[in-house]
Amino acid sequence: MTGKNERYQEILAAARNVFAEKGFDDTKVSEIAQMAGVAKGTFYIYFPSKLDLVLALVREMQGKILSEAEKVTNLNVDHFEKLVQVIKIAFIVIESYRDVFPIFNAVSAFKTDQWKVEKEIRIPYYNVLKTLIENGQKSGEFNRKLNAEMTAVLIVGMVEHVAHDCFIYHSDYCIDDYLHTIDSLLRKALKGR
Amino acid sequence: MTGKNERYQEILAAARNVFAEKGFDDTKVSEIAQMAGVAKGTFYIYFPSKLDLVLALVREMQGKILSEAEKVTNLNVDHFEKLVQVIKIAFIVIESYRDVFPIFNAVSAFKTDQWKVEKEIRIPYYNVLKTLIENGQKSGEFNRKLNAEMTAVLIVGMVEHVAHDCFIYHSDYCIDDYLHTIDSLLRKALKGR
DNA sequence: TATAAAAGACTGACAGTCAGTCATATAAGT
DNA sequence: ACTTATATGACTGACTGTCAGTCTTTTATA
Repeated sequence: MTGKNERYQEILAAARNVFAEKGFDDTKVSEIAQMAGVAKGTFYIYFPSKLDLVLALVREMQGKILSEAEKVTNLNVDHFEKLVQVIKIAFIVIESYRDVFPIFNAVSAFKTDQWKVEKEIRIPYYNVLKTLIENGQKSGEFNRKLNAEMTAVLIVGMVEHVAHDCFIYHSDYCIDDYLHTIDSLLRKALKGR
Repeated sequence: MTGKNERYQEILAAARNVFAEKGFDDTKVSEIAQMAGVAKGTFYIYFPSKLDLVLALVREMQGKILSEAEKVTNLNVDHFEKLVQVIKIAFIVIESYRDVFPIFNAVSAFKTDQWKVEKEIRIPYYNVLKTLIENGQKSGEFNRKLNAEMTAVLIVGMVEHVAHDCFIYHSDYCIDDYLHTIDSLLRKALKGR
C-alpha cells in the first residue's frame, strides 16, 4: 500500500520536474517515466492519461490552498484581514506550484468538456471567498450592496492573473507589490460606505 | 493577391468553426483543411503550424478590442465612464470570439517560451487601461494612491475571468450582472476619497 | 502457485513535409 | 494577332517521424 503510493508520488514529482523544464505539450510521458525511474507502461498503471496526471497535481494544489485558507477563517481577526490572508495564501501556494499553474488555466482548451472539471476544482475556493464576504456583510463590516458570489469570482480573476503576471510573465512587480495594491483596492470597495 | 488573402481568411473561418465544436486539442489540421475545402498541404502554405493559426486569431481579437477601445478614449465623457466602456468592449469582442478565447489562456502551456507571445499580445490593452487610469489620476477624478499599471493588470484579470465564467463555465450570471458589480467595485476603489 | 506489479515492444493517429501536378500568366516565335 | 513555349506559384496528398496509449510477456511478492 505504502509502496504503491510511493510510486504514485514519485511519478507526480518527476512530472513536475519535466513540466517545469519543458511545459505540458513538450513533455513526453516516456520522459516522465524515465525521470521517475520506471517504464512507460508503469506510468499508465497509476494514471489513465497525461491529462489526468496534471489534474491530480492541480487538485493537490487547490487542496493545499483550501486547507491553509480554512485555518485563516478560524482566526480571531476582522473579515477584511481574513480576506487578505486568504488571497496571500493562494499566491504562496501557487508560487510553489508555478510549474503546474499555467497548465491549470489551459485545461479547458484540451477537451471541450474539460471546463466542468476546471469549474469543479475552483468552486471550493470561490465558496471560501463568498462566505467570507457574506459574513463581513452580515457583521456590517462590508458594503452590503456588492453581490458576494460575483465579487468572489472577480477576486479569483485578479489573483490568478497576478500569479500569471509574476510567475509566468516575470513581471517587474512582485507578489507583495500586488498584495498591497489589492489591499487598498478591496479595502475601499468593500469597506467604503 | 486578393485570392491569396481569401484562402487565408477561409482557413481562419473554417478553423473557428471546428474549434467551436471540438476545442483546440481535438481539432485535426486535416479537418480544418477539409472544412476550408483545401488539402492539408495548403494549410501549411498559409500557417506554419496549428498554434500559429490560433495566435493569428487571438491577435485579430485583440486588434478589434483595441480599435474599439481607442474610439472610446476619444469620447467626451469622464474617465470612469471611459474605463467602464473599455471593459464592456472587451466583453463584447471576447463573446464574439468565444471559440478562440479559451485557447488564448492556454497558449503559455504549450511551449515554454510562448508566454512572451501571450504577454506581447496583452500589453497594448494593459496600456490603454493604464493611460486611462493615469489621466483620471492627473485630473483628480481618481485616487492617486493606486499604482496605475498594477491596477490595469488587476482589471484585465477580472475581465478575463468573468469572460471565462460566462462564456466557458456558463455561469448563472450574465455579462451585464458582472458589469454592474465591476462598476460599483471600481467606482469605490478609484473615486473613493 | 497464484496474483499483482513492472516492463517495453507494439500500434494507431496525427502533425508536419516534400516531390510533383496543374492552372494561369508572361514571353517568344510565326 | 495568335499560337506555342516557358515560368510561376498555388495546390495536392502520399509519406515520415513522433508519441500517447495498449498489450503481451516477464518479474516480484504473498
